[in-house]
Amino acid sequence: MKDIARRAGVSQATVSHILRGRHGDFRISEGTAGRVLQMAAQLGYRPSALARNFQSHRAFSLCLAVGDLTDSFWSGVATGAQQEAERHGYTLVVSNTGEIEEKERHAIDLLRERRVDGIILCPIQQKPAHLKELRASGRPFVFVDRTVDGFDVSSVVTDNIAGMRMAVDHLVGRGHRRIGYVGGPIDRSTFRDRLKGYRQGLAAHRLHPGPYAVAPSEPEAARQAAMRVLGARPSVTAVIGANFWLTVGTLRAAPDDVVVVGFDDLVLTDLLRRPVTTIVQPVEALGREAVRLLIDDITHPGPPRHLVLPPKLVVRGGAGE
Amino acid sequence: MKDIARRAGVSQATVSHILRGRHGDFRISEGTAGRVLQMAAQLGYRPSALARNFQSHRAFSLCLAVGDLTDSFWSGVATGAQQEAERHGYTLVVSNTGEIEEKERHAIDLLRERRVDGIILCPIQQKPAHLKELRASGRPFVFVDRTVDGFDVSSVVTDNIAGMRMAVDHLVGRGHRRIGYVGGPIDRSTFRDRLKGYRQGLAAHRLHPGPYAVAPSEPEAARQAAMRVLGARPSVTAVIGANFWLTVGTLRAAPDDVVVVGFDDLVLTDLLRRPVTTIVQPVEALGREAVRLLIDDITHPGPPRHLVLPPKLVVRGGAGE
DNA sequence: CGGGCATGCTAATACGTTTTAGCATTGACT
DNA sequence: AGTCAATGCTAAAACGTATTAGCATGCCCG
Repeated sequence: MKDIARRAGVSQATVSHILRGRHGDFRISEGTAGRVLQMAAQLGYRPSALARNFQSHRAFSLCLAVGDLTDSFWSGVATGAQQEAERHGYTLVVSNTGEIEEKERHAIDLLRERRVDGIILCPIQQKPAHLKELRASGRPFVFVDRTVDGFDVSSVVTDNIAGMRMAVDHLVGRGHRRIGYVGGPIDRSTFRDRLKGYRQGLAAHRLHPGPYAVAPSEPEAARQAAMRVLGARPSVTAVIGANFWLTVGTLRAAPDDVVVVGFDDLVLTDLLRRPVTTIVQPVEALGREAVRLLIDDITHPGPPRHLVLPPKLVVRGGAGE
Repeated sequence: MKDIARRAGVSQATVSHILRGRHGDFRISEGTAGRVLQMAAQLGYRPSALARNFQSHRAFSLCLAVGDLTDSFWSGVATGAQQEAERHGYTLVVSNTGEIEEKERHAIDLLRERRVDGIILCPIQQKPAHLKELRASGRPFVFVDRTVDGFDVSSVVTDNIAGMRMAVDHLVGRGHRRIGYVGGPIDRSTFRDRLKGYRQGLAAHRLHPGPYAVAPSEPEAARQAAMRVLGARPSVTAVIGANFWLTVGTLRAAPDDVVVVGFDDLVLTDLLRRPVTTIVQPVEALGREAVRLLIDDITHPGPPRHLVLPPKLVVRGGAGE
């Protein structure tokens, strides 16, 4: 920038003004502006983002801290988030929490060191001590997918209750009366809501809840839980899995004559031994909206906002007889 | 830092030295060091990464620019890369190129603006004009998964030739003599090498190449290509798909009595209508090693290095009769 | 002809670190 | 007493940008 200034015969401040495109606000003649711009182009000038970040106290980057990027749910969220971040001139840093509190902390440290301007966090429940700290520090963050009780922070989640009701409605509409449920630990808001949706759905049809088992989100435990559900009498004609891995476990356990409906989409469904109807979450939109909320909070701090996005029922046959 | 200095009654330079842990190099008494450290803790001092980056001309972050994070191959690479980056105190920025040159350019701009210290790039072949520019700019980058002809840049790739030979060996060992191949466009080094491996494998067994078709890495085109291969006379008893989507297309086209072997792993193989043996790439290692190479190049510039990692054959039955 | 005002620009500072060169003090030794 | 080295620290510059306040100049108007 100094070079440009010297060669264009103006001050460095002027160059800055022109390059920032503010020669409207500041009184700078077209001639000078043109000269400077041309000089800049000629010298192949690239502004130093490092200096700019430093001076503006902003890193222009956001962190997405989620459990497992390998999971198609999170890679979808990441993709949406990345696109939206890029649209706004931000960079997206990914961080794997692996659902481990200590690593979540590490991600948060990024924010506190100012290496990122804000965090999109998929909170690991349990003890939100460091979340309190984080909020106290006044740095922006939003929740995605899950929320934390008693923590009024902006969030973007799927409408889990509605989604699960759709699943139940679908099955009931196909004649099922006895519907089992393989759920996840209810210390996660998602699983709480899905269970609620399941119950509400059944109640709306004046049906009793079917057998219900809980397992951590992991296929083998899920399979065992599904076995318990399937072993219950009177026996079920359909089982719902409350998330991807729970559905996988259920599929592994369920005989062909039991219909399985899953929360979270499966891939390559046409190659599966049987079709599986699923509730699919708007994964990329979750990422996109989380970024929007976060950037909004960074640039115009305000009260927390909560977005609830609708999922979709994708019928793949297999729920009918 | 000024605060600490004032309150501890020392200069700000001293504080810096102590905080950087260099009171070994510089002659600073234990007493002062302790006092400063304690002050820092007490004031909850957090160094500003922004200032540090600025001053050191480094962003301590790397960019991973790949085609599609949603693809399990790339999300695996990203996970490995993220972990390794974190281990070294770097942050990983993701960028989706979507296999579009213009977006690749955008990722490269990140580097040139110094928002990242280096790029891990999965190059989109065609015209490497901007790659030349990039190399000319002297900024570090490495290739992952693919290489570009005549471009001697550090790279980490899977041993595609060996992988494909393993696939052929496996099939031949199971008695197959007529093996078809659904490959990808050979303007990608990966597909070139895999085709080479396929041919070498057959030649090693004194077999003639079977029918061969090329399709872009996309399931419908792949299915059609597979149909052509399957329609050839004399007919094949096995077909190899040269990557994930090509395998998926092949699976969709192939009747049950034709064995399909895939390059790239499939998920949930136990739920598929039939077992599929695959060549699985060391995805996380690709990411990890790429990061290592890149950081190494950043900190100790040297001649390009090329890593070739071995894939694994995962037999899932289904290749036998 | 002087006061006021618009125009076009500049000087200087700040941002928070790291780093280089060097200063003051003390004690040991000749 | 004077020299030398070691010890423990500090002053100051540098990194590249954004910003704030203000300075010249010329013109209009009364």
